[in-house]
Amino acid sequence: MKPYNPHEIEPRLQQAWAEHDLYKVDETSTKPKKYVLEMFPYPSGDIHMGHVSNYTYGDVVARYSRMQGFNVLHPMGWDAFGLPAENAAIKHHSHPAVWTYQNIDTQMASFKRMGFSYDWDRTVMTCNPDYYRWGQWIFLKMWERGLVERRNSPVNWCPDCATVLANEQVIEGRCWRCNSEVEKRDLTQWYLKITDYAQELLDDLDQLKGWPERVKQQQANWIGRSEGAEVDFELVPKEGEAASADPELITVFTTRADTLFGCSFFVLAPEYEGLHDLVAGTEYGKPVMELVEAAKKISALERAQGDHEKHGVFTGRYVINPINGERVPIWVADYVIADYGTGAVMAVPCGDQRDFEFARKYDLPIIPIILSEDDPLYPELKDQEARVVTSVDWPEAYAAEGYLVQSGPYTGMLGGKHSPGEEAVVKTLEETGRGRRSVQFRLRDWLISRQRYWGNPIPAVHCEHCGVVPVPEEQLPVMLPEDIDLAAGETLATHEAFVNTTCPVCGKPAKRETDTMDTFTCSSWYYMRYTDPHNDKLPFDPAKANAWMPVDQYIGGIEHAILHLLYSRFFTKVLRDEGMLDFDEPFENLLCQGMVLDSHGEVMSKSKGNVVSPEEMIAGYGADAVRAAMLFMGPPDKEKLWNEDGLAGMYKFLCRIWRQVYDLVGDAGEETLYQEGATPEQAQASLDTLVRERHRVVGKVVDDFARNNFNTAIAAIMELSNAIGDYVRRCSAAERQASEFSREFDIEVAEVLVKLMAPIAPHWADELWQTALGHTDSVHTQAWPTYDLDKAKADEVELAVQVNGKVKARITVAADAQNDVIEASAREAVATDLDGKDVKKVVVVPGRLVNIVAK
RNA sequence: GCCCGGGUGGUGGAACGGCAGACACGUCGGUCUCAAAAACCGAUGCCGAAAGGUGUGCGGGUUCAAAUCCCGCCCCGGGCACCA
Repeated sequence: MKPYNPHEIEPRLQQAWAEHDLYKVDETSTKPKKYVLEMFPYPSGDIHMGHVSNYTYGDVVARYSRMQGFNVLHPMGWDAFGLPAENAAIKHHSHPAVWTYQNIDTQMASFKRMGFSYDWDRTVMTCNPDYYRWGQWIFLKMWERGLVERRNSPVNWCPDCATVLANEQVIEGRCWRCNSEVEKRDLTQWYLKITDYAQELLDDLDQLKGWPERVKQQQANWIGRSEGAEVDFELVPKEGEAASADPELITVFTTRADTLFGCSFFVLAPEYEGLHDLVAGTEYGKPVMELVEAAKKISALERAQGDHEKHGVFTGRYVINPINGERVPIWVADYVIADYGTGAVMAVPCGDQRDFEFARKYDLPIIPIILSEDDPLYPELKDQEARVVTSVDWPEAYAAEGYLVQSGPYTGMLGGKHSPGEEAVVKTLEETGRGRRSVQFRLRDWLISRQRYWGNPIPAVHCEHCGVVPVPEEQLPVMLPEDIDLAAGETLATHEAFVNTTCPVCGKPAKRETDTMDTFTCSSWYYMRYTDPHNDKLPFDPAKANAWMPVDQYIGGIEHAILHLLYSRFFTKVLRDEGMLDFDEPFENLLCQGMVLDSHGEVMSKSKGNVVSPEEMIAGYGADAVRAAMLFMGPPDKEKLWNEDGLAGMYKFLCRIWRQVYDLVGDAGEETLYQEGATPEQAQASLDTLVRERHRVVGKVVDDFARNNFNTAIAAIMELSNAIGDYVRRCSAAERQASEFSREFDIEVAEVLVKLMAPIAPHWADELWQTALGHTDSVHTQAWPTYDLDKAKADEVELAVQVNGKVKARITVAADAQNDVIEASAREAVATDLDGKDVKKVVVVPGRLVNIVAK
């Protein structure tokens, strides 16, 4: 027997696999396709345990799929643009590319050392001009389609990263990358109109049967669809000004048009456009503008922390409530968000907690117009159409469904979101032309411009005469200049050779756009590039993308539940509308792996000094043990607490089954596990068990792999190993080769064991396949073992016998015994427990138990 | 506040409504050894000497039978959040 030495076999086999192009995609294959993909890494340094777990899951799926007869695409690449590279360049007075490519080399070596089965000929690095030119190309297509916009608005600015951020990149008022507090700034920026796809992005979540519910829920939350109505309020002219024939309107969005009778004031956001004109020249101008200034100072962080006091001032102006003609005062308050709905709200303090709090603070009337039946006011107001109670003093607003009162013709109707009352009011508004159905989304357009160097340049030119114009397709890529000294404070904007160009429309001197695109644009389509990575005419050949896509199994971290996964869905839909793709969704099945934490459940970080190094683990036990230990730790979507004891245990298991394989093939030499002393009956029983386990376990592993339950698959293989252990211990080699204990069977079991382990411990398995089992090819090109569940069945089964639900005895019966036979046997077994009792009912569950109900 | 997950031995975790704790780690005992390690065997939810009792966050319910289904709570994790 050759001893198990991972440090010798792993590098040797990795080299052999590479030499034989074992994992290279065969484009001519007629096998069904399977696209297995893990989210590509950011080259931030060497790999960490999170990478090990993520890419191990993917590798198991890929290897298993190959053995199952699929033509597997399993590529790897790097999301290589981004700020950390720039920071490193500044620190080391070098270029971001140097740091990036060094890290890519390191990570690639680690991935190879883990034995991951990638087709390395398809590697994509997003900072390579061959790749990013197509990102620019897609941007131009979006521009043509009207999905690119430049506009001025308040944006999130990270002072430390010195760039703007997308909404999705602000976590509780802080930068997703550096955790700095985000500021609001008014800037002109580039946007992708993802909101054009809001409805489809929401609707198509239903198609994603293979996605975790929580991810779909998070996306639905983020998109935030809300159904309601727009209502037009007429602006009352300033005091002393004449009424116009065509009065100005201020429109609000509301989901509760049914509460219009309870509107006792009206609120504008401090950033409301036209606010200045409303108060200009009046005594209210000064306090209003003071509030506007104060509101600017409230940081996003403070807003995110919730529970702030509301501030507001009266504008001196009024609007007319379109449902009852009442004059309503207009206030400005910092609790109204400028960029949701219309930036104006009708305030109904009796039904909305925010309006309620504001009304209390500023002593505005709280008109009861919707009540629950058990409200003490209800009997009095039940039939009141006209207003008899002008204000109430409740402890809180009544936001639930209830009955409308003091609401003119709607009195008595049921009110609430999507209620008959709401529908009736909206119908009236529509008929009178004062309102209409409307849907609002929480989702904002995607701000993609970044004021950074290490990213994909936005292909646009600013011309004095022609305005902002796209760079023509044939001039792509707009290359990032390589001669830049970031440490000396140079930026794209100061790089004259880059900035100065000519206008592609009029040919006169013009300036290049100097912002780059958010790195998330690069990662929004890389999975399509893998299907055709060397194409120099298009981002990808639609035929190839349509053949490979959608990704059958996508694997990555939950932190991308919104960001990357939402953006990728958006890009896919745009490219479909562009005619390049014939599917709606890029990722058929999604596995979100849980974080790998230290043994105390803490996040691993350099500052805590608790980082576990994959390299050290491999150096200690080999890549196969690391892979298997990670898989065995628990379900992939749960958090994993890494502990080295589990790794040591897995190494022992690999050693044990290594010996078992040699024992089964009869080449164990002195190291045979046989122990004398078993009776012929025991030997026979262990053989019978092994025959059944061989089939049962293969079936179980197939089921478990189908559900990504790698931990229970390994547990099942351990059970097979336990059965092998009993067998080789009790039956001597001579016995096993005698007629009934056939050598063929021993070899079959050994081969089954090796194949089951092949996706999990690929080096271990391939070495045994070739050395112990004497094959000349690789186990990774073999077919997955077959199984027959009929052969997994025992002749006899043990059943539990319960009396009134409690186990009192056990009986052994023939597997195919009839229920009456089982019942008789069961009654006999618990005769003493039934003594003096009346049997009311007997439930026989074949193969499991018998429950006798007796009194 | 709203929306998702999740609470099972000392630990990681298993359980189509059908014997709770598979499979491991750990611990204890044994074999081997001068000894130790390794390897192998056995025990191991809790209480109890045993018989037996008890047990899946808490309280109810449905069922012959509930970790699993239903109702009401508690706790932990995540997402959204002044979104009208």
